[in-house]
Amino acid sequence: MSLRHAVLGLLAERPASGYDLMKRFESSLSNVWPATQSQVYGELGKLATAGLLTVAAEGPRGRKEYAITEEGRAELHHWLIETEPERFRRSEVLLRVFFLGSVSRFEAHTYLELEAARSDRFHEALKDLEGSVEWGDDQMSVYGRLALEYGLRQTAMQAEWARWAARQI
Amino acid sequence: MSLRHAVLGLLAERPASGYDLMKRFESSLSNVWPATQSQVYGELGKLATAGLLTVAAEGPRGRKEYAITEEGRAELHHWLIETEPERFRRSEVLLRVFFLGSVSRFEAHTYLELEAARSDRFHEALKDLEGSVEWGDDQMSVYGRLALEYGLRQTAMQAEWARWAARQI
DNA sequence: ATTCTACCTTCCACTCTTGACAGGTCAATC
DNA sequence: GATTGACCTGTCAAGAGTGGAAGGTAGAAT
Repeated sequence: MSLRHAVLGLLAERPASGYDLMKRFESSLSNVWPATQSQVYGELGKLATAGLLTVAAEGPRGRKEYAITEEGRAELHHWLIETEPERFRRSEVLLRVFFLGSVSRFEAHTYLELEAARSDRFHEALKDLEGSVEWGDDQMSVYGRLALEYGLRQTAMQAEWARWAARQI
Repeated sequence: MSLRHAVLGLLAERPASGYDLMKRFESSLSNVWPATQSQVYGELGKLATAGLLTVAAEGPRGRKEYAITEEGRAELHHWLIETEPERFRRSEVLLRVFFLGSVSRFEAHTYLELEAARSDRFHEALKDLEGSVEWGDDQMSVYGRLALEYGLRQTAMQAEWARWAARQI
């Protein structure tokens, strides 16, 4: 249900075509809410039909620029403020932990150490990202930075936990 | 693709019926990999057809007790040791952060404080769970505890982050 | 003897997600 | 003038997950 709101949220900043949105999904949102082309275009159609978006302009190459409507803004605001986010859901990493009893202790230990190393790598990748992005004063910069900090803390926590867990076995 | 392995993992410990599995999905796995009845029964059928499970016994009320086969164990081991877990999943909480720029600063601040409170509540709920479970020496106890500790660290981190983020605005 | 509760499976209709295929056009470069 | 590459939209099949309805049986309690 959240792809709908992701699209609304991106269009709330400024109008864009499906193609533009895809690029933003691939860059800033890829780690938070990935989406494919077919999903984005499909959702744009549905949202336009529902009146939460309109085709503001048509450009070359059949480009359709979508803009959010007042109704769309109201829906976005409602979702953001008046509904509770789904708490944390599926985690393949944790699922595996539950079944570590079905392999040898050595293998379990190795798995957790590997997991720690993977978390470290991801942590470094995020740090690199932080260094490479041009942070401005726009909406995406300010709040994107908060999200990035979350990622940094998350990966650090994961690495620590995995090392701790490996020691427990 | 992981529901398949969740079912295999549970059956690796001991044979069970679909009904039994559902209870274990509802209790221990609910926070890590939720599944509905229709999914579980469907997957059992597919896995049996594929030869990774067999119907070990039939009981009263049409009960079918499934047991994992050697082939199933091999697949579970392969998944656990030789494949990489999906790293980052979707996070509705973070998605919202990206769009906090479309509401007032006050609302954004309130949202983050609320998020901190929600994380605290979840943290406490996990602590209660930890206190109420009878921890034994079995597979699920040992490794379930590792997963629980992850949850505790995760919720603590979330609360800290949300308070920090609220201060940034 | 009846009723209740827990046990147990199957099916269906829907949405969300993935991955690919298919096509067309503008603008600049060689 | 031809090629290339970025731009741009659309559709389809299949899998994964959600939610609920439907239906039947064994055993325990009243």
